[in-house]
Amino acid sequence: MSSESLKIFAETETCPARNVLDRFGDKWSTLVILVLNEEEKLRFNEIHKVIGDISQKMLTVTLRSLEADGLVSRKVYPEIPPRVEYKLTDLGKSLVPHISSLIKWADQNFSSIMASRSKYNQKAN
Amino acid sequence: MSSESLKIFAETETCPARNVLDRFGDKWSTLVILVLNEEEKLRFNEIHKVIGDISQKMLTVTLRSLEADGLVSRKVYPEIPPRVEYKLTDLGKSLVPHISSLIKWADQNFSSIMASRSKYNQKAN
DNA sequence: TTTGTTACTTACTTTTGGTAAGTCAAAGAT
DNA sequence: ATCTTTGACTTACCAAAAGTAAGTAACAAA
Repeated sequence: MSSESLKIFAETETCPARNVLDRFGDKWSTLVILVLNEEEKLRFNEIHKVIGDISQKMLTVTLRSLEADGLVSRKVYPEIPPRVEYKLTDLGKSLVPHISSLIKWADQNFSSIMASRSKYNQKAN
Repeated sequence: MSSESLKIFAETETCPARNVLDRFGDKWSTLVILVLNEEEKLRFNEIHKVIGDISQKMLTVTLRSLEADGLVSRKVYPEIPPRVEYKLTDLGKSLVPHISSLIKWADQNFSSIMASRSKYNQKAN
């Protein structure tokens, strides 16, 4: 095994790949980015409605971590009831094409994956 | 809000995007695919060594779900001690470029993200 | 007879995510 | 004057996913 190219994956903190895949490796970040990409800006409850099955709690922590990484910006209007608008930053927008290409692959290969999945599950029973 | 384009994200089972993102949304699948892509075939313990911080348990469940989806093939040699070889299928290989483009983005924007992240954490204290 | 080998399981703990209720402050309804 | 509504969250509690460490199988070598 030629280990030179492989060992780079071993250390999480210093490895950009591991770092970004860890963000993808949470349940909601990529989806929130895609949703934000559909509109110029969206309010908290609008995102919540679109995704449907995300909890308020997870939507807040996801938006917060995306904000921390500089992918999403958050603008609070000091009104009552409160109004908060979220939008992708330029950095966030620059990520979108890469996620989209993934989605495109998913669309193209969805039936193939599903077929394989149900075949595999049959064998298990 | 123009909801036509947005509502597609709402249903997990029928939405290819949701389906593939859910697979990405586990902690290890993408990383295992990248590792397998570096070599023609790899044995269980070889993958385990390369990734380093994955548990045996999670490596088995990750490989099983990738196998179920038809992204990875598993070949068992009936020997003792056992030998099992894993490799990407054609479908698995076809996914690699899309993950790679993500990794490339991560490499290019890593410092920017890290800077934003530490800035954000400072404000919190 | 004990040890080593490889690819796993299993039981148990910790972390992550989900659920439902509560908070805040003011405007509008009763 | 009190009661309800509104939007963006928190908080307390519960469930699911992932991590840890030990065990298993089957045989060959020491």
